[in-house]
Amino acid sequence: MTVNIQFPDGAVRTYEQGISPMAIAKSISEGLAKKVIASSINGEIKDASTPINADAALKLLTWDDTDGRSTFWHSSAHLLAEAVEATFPGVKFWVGPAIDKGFYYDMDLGDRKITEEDLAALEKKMDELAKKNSIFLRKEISKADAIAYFTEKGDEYKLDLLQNLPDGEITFYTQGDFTDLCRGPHIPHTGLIKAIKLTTVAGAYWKGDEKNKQLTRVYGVTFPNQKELDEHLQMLEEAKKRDHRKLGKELGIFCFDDDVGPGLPLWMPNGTIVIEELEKLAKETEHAAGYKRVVTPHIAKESMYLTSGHLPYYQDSMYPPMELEGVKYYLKAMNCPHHHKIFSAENRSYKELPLRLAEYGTCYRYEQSGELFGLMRVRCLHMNDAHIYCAKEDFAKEFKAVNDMYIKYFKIFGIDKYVMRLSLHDPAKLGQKYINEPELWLQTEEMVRQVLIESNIPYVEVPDEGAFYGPKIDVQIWSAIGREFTLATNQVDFAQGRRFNLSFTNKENQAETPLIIHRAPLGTHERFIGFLLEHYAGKFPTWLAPVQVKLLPISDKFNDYALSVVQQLQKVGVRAELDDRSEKIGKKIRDTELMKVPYMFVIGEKEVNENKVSVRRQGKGDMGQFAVSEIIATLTSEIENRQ
RNA sequence: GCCGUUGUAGCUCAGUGGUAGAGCACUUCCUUGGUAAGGAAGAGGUCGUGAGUUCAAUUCUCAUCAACGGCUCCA
Repeated sequence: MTVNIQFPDGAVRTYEQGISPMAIAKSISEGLAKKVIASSINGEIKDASTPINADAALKLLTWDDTDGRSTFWHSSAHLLAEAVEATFPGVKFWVGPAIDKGFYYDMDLGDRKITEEDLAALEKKMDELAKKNSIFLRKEISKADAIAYFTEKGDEYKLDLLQNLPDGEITFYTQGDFTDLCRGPHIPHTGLIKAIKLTTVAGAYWKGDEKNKQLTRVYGVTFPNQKELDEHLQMLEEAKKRDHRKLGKELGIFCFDDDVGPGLPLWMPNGTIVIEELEKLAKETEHAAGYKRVVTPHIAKESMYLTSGHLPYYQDSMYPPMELEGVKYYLKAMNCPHHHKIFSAENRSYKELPLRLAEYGTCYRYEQSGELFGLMRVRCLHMNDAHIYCAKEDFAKEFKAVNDMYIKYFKIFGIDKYVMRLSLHDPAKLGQKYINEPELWLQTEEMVRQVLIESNIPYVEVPDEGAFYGPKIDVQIWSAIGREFTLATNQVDFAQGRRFNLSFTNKENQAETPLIIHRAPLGTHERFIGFLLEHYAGKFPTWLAPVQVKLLPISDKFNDYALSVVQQLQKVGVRAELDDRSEKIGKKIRDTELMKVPYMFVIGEKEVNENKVSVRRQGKGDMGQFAVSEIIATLTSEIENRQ
């Protein structure tokens, strides 16, 4: 009996029935066989030793395939578990999956702790075990036998896993002295794991529920050779250099102070310039799109948040109330209720709609202490907020216009690595996490989906991520160190209009409740600037740069001329500064380069005599001499075009 | 909030049971130099905070605050 095997390039070859992908690899070349980690058989990832009994499409997976890597890392997690069990007998294991970059294993060590020193010892042990070239042995086992095995071992976590597995589909994998409940697949043998780094030890709640016991999680990453590990570590170092917390300090953008409080950033002069440029952009854009600006107080009475329905959902993340004369006031954690009150302050006609109220609103959210993260997660935030009140028939158009605004902004900033996430409700949580309006949920979710499809925007749908008042589109981005954040959000709200008794008079002279769109394309200043710092690696484009031009006289003799150029620049609104220190030009250039100032004008005798400046661009070097009027024209046009 | 790690000058970091150092930054002086670090001198810290052990604590112990790595949560 033979089987026909089709390869990814379309070629078909015939083999003996029962042949394994590894044997096929060997038939092609020994070199290939050495690199094979696993296989994809008809799209399913399987061990390279899996016998193939029928015609199939086969892909041999190596380190270069994403699936190959995750198999490699999953096997590495087993190797880690083997080392841990050898070091800490009696340890119980939960799960050990591959992740984006590496793997982890969750375990219960009882009263023992794993320290940083232990990690080094475990690395060594793993290395030792890997060198034994232990085969990953797959074994099908009955549920009863599996339960018996882990009952004897006393591992209640694996027994918990077993509960939900159907009999007949249960497999064990054994390498060396370690056996684990696992569906696989795995790499052929441990010897492929040549470079090991255990990165960190952390706590993680069992099943991700904070009410459960906290297990010990060890993170690690492995590679088929030392060189790739070194490169990986190098890359992590590079990522740290563009961490917005580091850049923010170096460039004088923001700081924190213990007396002010955690999560309460102080914006320094350079950061404030970036804030003001962003606000200018937002105001221009929103004005052109028919938005009206409003200003609202930072606090409000408890009654408003009861009306809005925020309090029961949100209380934990609001600062506790201030009580005066028997009335409780809360710092606002969102701007919507205030804006709704502006809507309802006057009788509204359909002729006024859509009404778009915009504000860079200051909000306070009492985020849990462990969640604070530089500018990305703070307790005082400035939101590029607006609420659009519209009739149902205008909704799609308005929602699309908002989306288009997002795209326009992202183009200005050159943001292209993001994912649009359509966040939906979970029917099981209606009435708890979500307003109990099943019909409206489905309707509005479909409207939003249609907008995305019609705009041809790639997106992913995620259930159970919606706001309590409606579905939303979140723009997801990743920080330099790989953490995921929502940069911007565009939300539908079919609940608050009714709660606030908002209404407008429609064409039929009847009161109608508007739909509300909550949108924040530039998110918050905090997160957006945190993101931009990393996105640009601190090298802001000229229009955003806190200092746009630095004048660098070669000697004190030219300070007067340089100052006159500074004044000319300032006159046309260019942010220019003079470096009049008695330092050599090399030193001045170095310092200015490090501050990532986009333009440097070097001024010496030649320039003074000819009314010129020598232009140097940050990171690019000397651009030659330009007449002052000429370079000013170039600069102002660049700034005007937000380049 | 939970688990773990860390906390010494503005920044980056050494160091010690007998009250502290380096480099950069800062101030002054010398230098006036053409595209990524010129030289010298000076100033700057109750070693995160509070308690305990000790003849003596920055160092050991405990508590607390903050930051960092995760978990949970979220714009």
